[in-house]
Amino acid sequence: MTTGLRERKKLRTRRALGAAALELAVTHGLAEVTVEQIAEAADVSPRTFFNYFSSKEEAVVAADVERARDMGERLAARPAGEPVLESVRAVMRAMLGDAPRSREWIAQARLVKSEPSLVPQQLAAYAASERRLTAILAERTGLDATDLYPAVTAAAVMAAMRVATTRWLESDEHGDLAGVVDRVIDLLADGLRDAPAPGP
Amino acid sequence: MTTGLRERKKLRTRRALGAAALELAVTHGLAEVTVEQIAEAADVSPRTFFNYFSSKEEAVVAADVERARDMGERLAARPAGEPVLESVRAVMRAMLGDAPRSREWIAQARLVKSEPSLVPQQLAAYAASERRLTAILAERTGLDATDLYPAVTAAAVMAAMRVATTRWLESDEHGDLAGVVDRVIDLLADGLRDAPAPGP
DNA sequence: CCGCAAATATGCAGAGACTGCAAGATCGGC
DNA sequence: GCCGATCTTGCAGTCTCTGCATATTTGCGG
Repeated sequence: MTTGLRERKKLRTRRALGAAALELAVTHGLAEVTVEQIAEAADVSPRTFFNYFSSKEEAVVAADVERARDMGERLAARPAGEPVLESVRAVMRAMLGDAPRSREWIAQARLVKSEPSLVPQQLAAYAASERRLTAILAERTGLDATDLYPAVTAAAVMAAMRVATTRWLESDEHGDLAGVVDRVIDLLADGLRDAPAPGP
Repeated sequence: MTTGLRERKKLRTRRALGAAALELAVTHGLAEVTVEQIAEAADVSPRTFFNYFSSKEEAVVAADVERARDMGERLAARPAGEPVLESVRAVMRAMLGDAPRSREWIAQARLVKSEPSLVPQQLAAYAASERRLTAILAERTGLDATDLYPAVTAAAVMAAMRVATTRWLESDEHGDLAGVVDRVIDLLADGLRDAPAPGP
């Protein structure tokens, strides 16, 4: 089932637009970039841009949606018996290991941090990941899609990942992100039991 | 420290704009409502609208930000020794008890469900709640503001609340929301342990 | 190969969103 | 009552975003 030429071309266009939007925004600042410029950089008409994205902001965070898909596929590939939080741990470790992708991802995260108008779109992209994760967890556990367990788990996990990456960026990217991810997963697994003893 | 006339007036204007935006969007559909109409309904100039909100969408979900403040105050008022998740449980119960506010809140939630462009803004509003909650938890537990525990707890709790309300709305508002909230909190407290047995 | 039907891309026109700026109107304290 | 600070407003102008009609491309059966 090789996807037809049509679909591949569409995907390429979407990626080109997203990449162009991100790069232009990083170098010139989001406000200085117009849709026209993004379209030109991706070699399509401005009108076509809006066939793919409904705003500049959405295009800039398009890569997050792809990461969501990636994460979903990796999770689905984990052994069925593995505890959910451990699967997540393993998947995150693997994804963070992909250095080139990580670089682009960090650039985007920094941009979002400096451009408040991107925050809502970024969160919407995370929500897409969450829906995907919910579906996978429901299938994995054999629970009904309307059960609360898969939904709450997916939401909590995505929220924790978001916190991990945010904190890591805020701390000047000290230490390794994988370690932070480990710690937030531990917190979830411990049931958010009351405060650990204040540090030294 | 009675807040000055100036501040009170600003707050009234903000609320008037938010309420007008919500009501107009509910009755006519978001796309059919212009900023000019919202401004007129709130008795200010269109230009002034943009001094308060940066888009229609933001105005429509403005009430969420107020709810965030409310939730924050209620949480801060809980006894210091109470386990965090129990405080959240109690606060949610109390907030849901306020029927008139709940009505408006449900109307807004339904609108968001039917207008996808509101989702990002809604999530951003939740993020504001989350920041507030993080600060309160940090103070309560005496942990440093950069510690992961308050941030992860706040994020997980807000995510769970979001799931609870979404599911409740999707299930035709059967049963009581308070019960759903109880169940999602239980899931968090149990550390998202692997799947409960599939239902009957 | 050809030609048709569906899917995409593009151009165009227009309503509206949003912003910077400068001029008025109000508030709060002295 | 006066002054500085703050808010509101109008205006001009750019850019976003959409609907619609038209051209172009792709996938497929003949």
